[in-house]
Amino acid sequence: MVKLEPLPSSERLYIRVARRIADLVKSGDVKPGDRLPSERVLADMLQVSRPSIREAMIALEVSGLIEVRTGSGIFVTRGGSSISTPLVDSGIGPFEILEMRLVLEPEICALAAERISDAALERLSELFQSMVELNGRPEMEAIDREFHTLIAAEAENTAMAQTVEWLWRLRVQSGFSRGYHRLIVEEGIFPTLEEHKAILDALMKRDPEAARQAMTSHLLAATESAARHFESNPA
Amino acid sequence: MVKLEPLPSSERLYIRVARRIADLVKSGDVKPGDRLPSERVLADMLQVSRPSIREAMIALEVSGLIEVRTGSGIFVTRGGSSISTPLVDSGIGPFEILEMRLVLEPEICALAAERISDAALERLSELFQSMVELNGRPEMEAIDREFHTLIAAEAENTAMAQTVEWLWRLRVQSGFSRGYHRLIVEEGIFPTLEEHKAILDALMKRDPEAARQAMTSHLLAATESAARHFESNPA
DNA sequence: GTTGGCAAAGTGGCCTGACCAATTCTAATC
DNA sequence: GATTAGAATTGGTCAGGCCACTTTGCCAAC
Repeated sequence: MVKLEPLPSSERLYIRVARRIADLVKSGDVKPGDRLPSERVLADMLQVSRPSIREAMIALEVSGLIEVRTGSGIFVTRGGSSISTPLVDSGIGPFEILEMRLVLEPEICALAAERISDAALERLSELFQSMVELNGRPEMEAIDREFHTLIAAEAENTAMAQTVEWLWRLRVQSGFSRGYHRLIVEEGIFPTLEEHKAILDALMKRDPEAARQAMTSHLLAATESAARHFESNPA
Repeated sequence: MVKLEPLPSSERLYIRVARRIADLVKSGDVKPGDRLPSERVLADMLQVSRPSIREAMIALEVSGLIEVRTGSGIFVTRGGSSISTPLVDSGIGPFEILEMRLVLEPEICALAAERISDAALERLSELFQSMVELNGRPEMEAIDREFHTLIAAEAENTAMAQTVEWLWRLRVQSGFSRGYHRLIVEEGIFPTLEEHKAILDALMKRDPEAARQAMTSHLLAATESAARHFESNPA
């Protein structure tokens, strides 16, 4: 029994189209933020029908590579493809996310301490300042997110960076965010600020061990805080 | 600046359809392996056109929730939705994958040591036996994969389990696998076997510390081995 | 000249209806 | 009962059309 592979020829059309478009992006012919030709033009160029183009675009959209703006056009996402934003509920809860972050982020932080750029350190300082000024208002979560994802990016490991971003998307989706602001109010802003300050300091000193330690403390505190929160606010 | 949210004005139709279908699966009305109604029937039921159904199906397919078989029907994937298989090349390389695994899997293994079921231990033993018998043939990579993903599943953290599966998909996709068999031949099968045996033993003793240690050793060895490989076979 | 509004052009969103190709089912045939 | 040829079903793709939203640019009013 020989088991031949089925000729690489025709995969489904939308996949071939999607790959062609993805290649355009990867090769740099179109850059993040650019607008792609209209669906009608693409259909004409690739000699396929518009529905096929649309299907390919939806596949790329779900993959996070492009963004479709009604009436305006199709644009290449800034930040490139990542782990796809869940179209369906992942069923992953806040504590699973925290447990995983507790494993991953301290190491990421340690790596980042060795690899981080001066520009990134600058940006982290700005973010920290914003945290101080916002002092617990809802916008703080976005700042928090950028703080952590930036550190992940500076670890110079794409797999890790994408995973951290994925975890934040899951968090937003999992309804954890709904209680975030309230949590901050209940617990007070200062512990959180101090924890972030410790992380920032360790990174500035480019001290991996201290960075790992600071991140661990931060996430442990977050876990405890979340535990208290969910105790008194059962989902 | 008040920042009003855009009115829950209807999302794009294919997304609403996809969500409805996804709910069917999540609620258990249709189970993994089941066939969905045909596109024409779905269109009729949901009162939308067939193209819209198709777009939704493509979104769900990319998300890994369903599988489309031409001429046969649309089936719910076994194993539920996971991090989707990248339609576009992620650009994540073998060493990034290994670096991340080195962070993640030892902890997963330690958690698994405390949480693993007897059935899973049984299965791991079988897998190890298969490894011994296959003795370096190409099929071994699939066994290796199941070995690691099963352990991840037993850590009882969905986020971690999905990430480990994602990393394996990336590995296959990144062309690392192409050199795998050759690597085994070059390095010999025995080191790999011994490493897996150590992991298995630690899990059976339900000893978290030993499990962590064994997994770390295994992945360090894999990293070194890969380094030698890529040295002599520049990509 | 600047500003304001309005219309036309361009774009994606969605639909109808049709034909093709692969698969599966059915029933006639041996 | 097993085989097989044809019919029915299913996804794959196309063509063309209409609608709603955005953008653009012209033109009038200031």
